Amino acid sequence: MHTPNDTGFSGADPAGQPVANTTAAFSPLYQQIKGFILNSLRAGEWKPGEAIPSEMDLATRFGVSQGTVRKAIDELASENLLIRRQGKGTFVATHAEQQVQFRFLKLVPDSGTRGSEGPAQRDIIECKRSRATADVARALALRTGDTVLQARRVLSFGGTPIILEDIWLPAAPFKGLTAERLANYQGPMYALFETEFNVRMVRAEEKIRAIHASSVHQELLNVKQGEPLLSVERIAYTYRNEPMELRRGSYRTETHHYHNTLG
Amino acid sequence: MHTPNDTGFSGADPAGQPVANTTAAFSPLYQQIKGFILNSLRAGEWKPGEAIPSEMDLATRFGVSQGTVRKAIDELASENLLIRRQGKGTFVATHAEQQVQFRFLKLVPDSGTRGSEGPAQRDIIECKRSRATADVARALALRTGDTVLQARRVLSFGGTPIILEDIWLPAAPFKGLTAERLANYQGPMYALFETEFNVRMVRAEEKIRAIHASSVHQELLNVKQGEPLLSVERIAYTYRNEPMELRRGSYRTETHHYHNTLG
DNA sequence: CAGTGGTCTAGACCACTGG
DNA sequence: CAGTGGTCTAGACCACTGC
Repeated sequence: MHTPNDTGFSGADPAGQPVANTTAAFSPLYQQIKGFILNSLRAGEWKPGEAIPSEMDLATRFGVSQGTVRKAIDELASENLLIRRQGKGTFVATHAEQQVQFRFLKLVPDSGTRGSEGPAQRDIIECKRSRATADVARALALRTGDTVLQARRVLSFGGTPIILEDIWLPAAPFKGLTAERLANYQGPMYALFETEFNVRMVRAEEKIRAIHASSVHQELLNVKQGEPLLSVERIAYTYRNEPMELRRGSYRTETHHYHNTLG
Repeated sequence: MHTPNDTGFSGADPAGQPVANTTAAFSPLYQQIKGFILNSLRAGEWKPGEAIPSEMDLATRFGVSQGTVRKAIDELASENLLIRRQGKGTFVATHAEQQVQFRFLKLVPDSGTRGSEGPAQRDIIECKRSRATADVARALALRTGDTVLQARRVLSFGGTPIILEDIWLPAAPFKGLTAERLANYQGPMYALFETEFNVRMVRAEEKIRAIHASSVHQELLNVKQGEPLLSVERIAYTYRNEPMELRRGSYRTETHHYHNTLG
C-alpha cells in the first residue's frame, strides 16, 4: 500500500507488501482501501454525520492515486454507508436525515405521496427487560435465556393506529435504554440508537406474511379479530453484519400498502 | 462528442457540439454516452443475450476515452440492463438466465434455500382477450375498453398450489399470444416476452396487502375462505418506462414468505 | 496469442461550497 | 479564493476467455 509499484500494479496483502499473485486470491487495491475505510467506520473513528478525510488526503495516506480511493468510496456510498456532497466532502451516513427516514419503512398511504399526513404518531405501549426465547435468541445470535430489551409500540397515521411493533434488542449494547428515552425521543428510533448507543443499522432483512388479527391486534389496532394483517418480521444488521434488532410488525393494509421496487 | 476538447472538458449537447455551460444544465459526457447506449437498447439494435461492442470500440466511435465509456456502461450494468463478463465482453441482460430467475419472484420457502424443490409447476387456467376496466387501463396507461390479454395461472411448489396470478397485458405488443404458447413455454414468462415479442421487463413496482381468501382462492389454491393471503399487485416496466404488465397475485404464506432486503 | 473487461496512475480541468 | 468532490484523458499493465 505504501510502496506501490511503478510498473503498473499487482496484488498486495493487507499489510501493504506487494506480493506475487500466485495462489492467493487476487484483490484489487481499491478493495483493500475500502476495507481500511470500513474498519475505521466500524471502529467509530468517524462518527455518523461527520466528514471523513478528503479523497486526496486518503490517497496520500494510503500511497495510492485519488482515483483508487475514489472507487473505494464509490462502493461504500452505493451501500449507503457514506454520502458524497460535492464541494463539501464525504460524510458518514446517518439515520438522522430526512432522506433516509423511509428507507426502512415501506408502508405507504394508498393513493398519494408519503408524508402527506406528516410523521407518524408513536406510542410506546411497554418497554421491559426479559429473557430471550429460542427463536428470539436465534434471530439475534444470542443464547436462549440471555437478557433482552423488549418494546412494544403503536404507530398511527392521521390518528388511526396502523402498525403494531414488537421490538427485541440485545441488552448489552443498549444498556440504559428506558421506555422514557424511547417515548421522549423525537426522530427515528435508529437515529437514537446511533447517537446514544453507537449502534448503526445499515441493512435489514424482512419476511412478510399474511396473518389473522388476534385479540391483541383487536385491542391495540382497533381491528376485528380474524381480519387479515400483514406480518413483517425484520432483522436489522450493523456495520459488522451483526444482527442487532428483531422487529415483528403487524400492519393494517386497508388504507396503506407495503411498497417494493424490483430492479 | 466527436470533437472533444483537448483542454479538459466542458458541456456538450446531444448533437455533439461542445457548448459553453451557461444556462443549460450541466450533463457529463458519460451520461450522454449512456443515453446513446440506452437508445440503442431501446431500438433493439443489440438483442438480449448478445454482446455489445467493446469499450474501446465504443470509445473511438464516440470520440471519447475508454474510461468515459466505462463509466456509462458501469451505470447500465448496475441497473441490470447490461452484464459484464471479463475476458468475453459486455452483454445485453436477459431473463433467460438462472441468475435473474428470482429477481422478480420474492416468495421463498420458509426455512431453506430456494429452488430446493426445483422450479415451480405452472398451470395456465385461462387466457383470453377482454376489455380493460378503468383500473386496469390506468395501470397500463391505456384507455378504458382497450383490448387486453388476460391470463390466470397457478404456481405450485412441491405439488402444493401456492400462488394464483391474474395477468393483464396490452393486446397490441403481444399480438399472437395464446394459452398454448404460454402453457408450452419452458422458462420464465418474461423470457418468452423477450424472445417472442421483443418486450423486455426491466423494473417493477409491487404493492402488498393482506386479504381474505375468496371462493376463487378456495377453489384454485385449496384454501379455506377467509384465510389470510398476501395480495401482490405488480406493474412491470420496459426500457422506455412504459407499463407493460399488470399482475395481481395471491400468495399462501403458511410455508413460504415474501422476502425483502432493505439497504 | 489476441481481444476483452478490470485496475491503476498522473495530471488536468470543471462544478460546487463556504469563508 | 481555497478546498472539496466530479469528470475526463492517455497510457500502462493485469486477469480472464477462447481460438
